Amino acid sequence: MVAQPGQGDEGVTTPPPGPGVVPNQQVTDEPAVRERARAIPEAAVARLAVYLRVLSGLVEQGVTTISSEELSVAAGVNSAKLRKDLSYVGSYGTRGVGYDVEVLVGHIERILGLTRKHSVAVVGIGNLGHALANYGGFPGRGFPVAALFDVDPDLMGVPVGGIPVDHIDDIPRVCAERDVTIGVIATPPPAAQAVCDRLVSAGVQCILNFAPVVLQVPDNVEVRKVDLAVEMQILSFHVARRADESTAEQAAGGARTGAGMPTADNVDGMVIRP
Amino acid sequence: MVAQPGQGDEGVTTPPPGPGVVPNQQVTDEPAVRERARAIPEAAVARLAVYLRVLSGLVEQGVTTISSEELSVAAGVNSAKLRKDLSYVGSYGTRGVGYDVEVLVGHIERILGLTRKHSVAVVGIGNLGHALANYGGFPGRGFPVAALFDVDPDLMGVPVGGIPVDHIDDIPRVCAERDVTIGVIATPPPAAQAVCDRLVSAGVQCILNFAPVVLQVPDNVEVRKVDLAVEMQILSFHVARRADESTAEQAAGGARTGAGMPTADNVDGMVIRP
DNA sequence: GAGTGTGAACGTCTTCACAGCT
DNA sequence: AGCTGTGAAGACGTTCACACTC
Repeated sequence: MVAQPGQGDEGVTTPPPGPGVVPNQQVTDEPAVRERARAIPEAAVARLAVYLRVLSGLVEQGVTTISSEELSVAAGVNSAKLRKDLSYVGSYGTRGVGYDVEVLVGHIERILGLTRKHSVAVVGIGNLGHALANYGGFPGRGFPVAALFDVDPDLMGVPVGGIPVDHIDDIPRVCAERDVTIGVIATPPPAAQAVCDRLVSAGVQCILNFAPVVLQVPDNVEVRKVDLAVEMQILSFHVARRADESTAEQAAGGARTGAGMPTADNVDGMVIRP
Repeated sequence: MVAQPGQGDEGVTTPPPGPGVVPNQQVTDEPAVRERARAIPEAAVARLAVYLRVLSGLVEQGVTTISSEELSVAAGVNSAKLRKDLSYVGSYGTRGVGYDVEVLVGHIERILGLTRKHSVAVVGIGNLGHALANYGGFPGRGFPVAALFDVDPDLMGVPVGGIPVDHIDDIPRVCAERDVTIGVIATPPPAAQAVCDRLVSAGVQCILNFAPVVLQVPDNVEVRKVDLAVEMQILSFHVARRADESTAEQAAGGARTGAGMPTADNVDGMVIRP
């Protein structure tokens, strides 16, 4: 079990649907779309981003139309889920035909808020910070790295990926100047909360946290975390579970090795079952 | 809304519980623990890893006992969820008192399969690969980086973080020799699937994928993905949604600014609400 | 005929609330 | 008196299956 299909969720930070809600920001028009956005399940949002990537690839290949079945395979989900996800963004398919790739790209981008540019600030220019700074405007368009911060005096002013590093104390000023909307924390764990506090006080409302720390933030700030150790441990859990199952299987006399149940063999040879 | 509490899910790869899935299962020696592992929700596993990190910190601080309430705050979840999660690993608390920190650490480690050592191979020694290789045996103990691979001739044999880089073609041999159980893909997107195939044919059953590509793998391989662009886009979505809600709020006459709701101020000043 | 869009069934995860142990 | 462990209720997300459109 376990595999390629369900691309799955993603590290959320689902806040208790409780009271505290959004403040400021200005006018917009276009109600319909807006109402809709509220209702999209977090899990679906993560998948929409994946669909968008796949669709962008298709555009480059010159594909103009695609069915839910085809797209779902390319995105690693099942077609019912894909259609439901797309229905959250609106009904832009043509029955009997499929979806117009470019139109769909446009609508998903709008829903994901990619029509606006989101400047990113990376804090902590160590190995990971370097990697992030050099990621080149960030893959899926629209996320230019606009500021870098660290505490190391030797790094001040040094350009990394074209952007000079500033001191952490300048976070409020620089972030305001460059209109940073997303902060990425790639510092050592002990520094993470303090850095987070500064980003928040600079008005940054979205934070991507690579430090293995549970950040405390006000209700109006969205945090997502990426924790390598946690990912590893989840994989470890599956190794263990799988091992258990196969020993259980052996103990049970190896009965019923139904569809796709690997056994000890795949440890020392080609794993078949393509 | 959105905030510090719910530590949230994590990028799963939940396979459709559908048909093509596990059959067998049956007797085992050590039944209790084994049966139990099967039943733990994926989301709970991700949180257990977080609890473990927090608990490890407590051990170092010399804390010996902790209540569900305290631990839940430190882990950023609510206490009911924490207790339910811990109940999946077994009942090791003392009513009226709390949990013995060290005992709990031991049980969670066992459930997560951390009693076994998991050698990691990193493929793709670019910026990110370097960062991963230097991560130092990986944070939460037990995940030594044992092999590095790339295609760049200039990198062959060069040690990164103490491990010499090997050629991708040697993946099967080297992984077998060093008993690699987890493969990390940090290559450019076009190379990811080919690398994945080699890892799989080398017997690696767990893959952590940083390439923005949907990997095709056999049923017996577990894939987790970390996609920066997707994370960014999810944050972008929330920025957009938040903006919409606030405009909606204004349109509605700014009524009902319920409990703890900051307003326009936080764009140009300190955000309070600690 | 082909394929979307969706209500309704189903399953999973979360939250509640309290019984039961120390 | 305090806090865990858990059944039962509820929210959420996924899958099914089919009416409807092109």
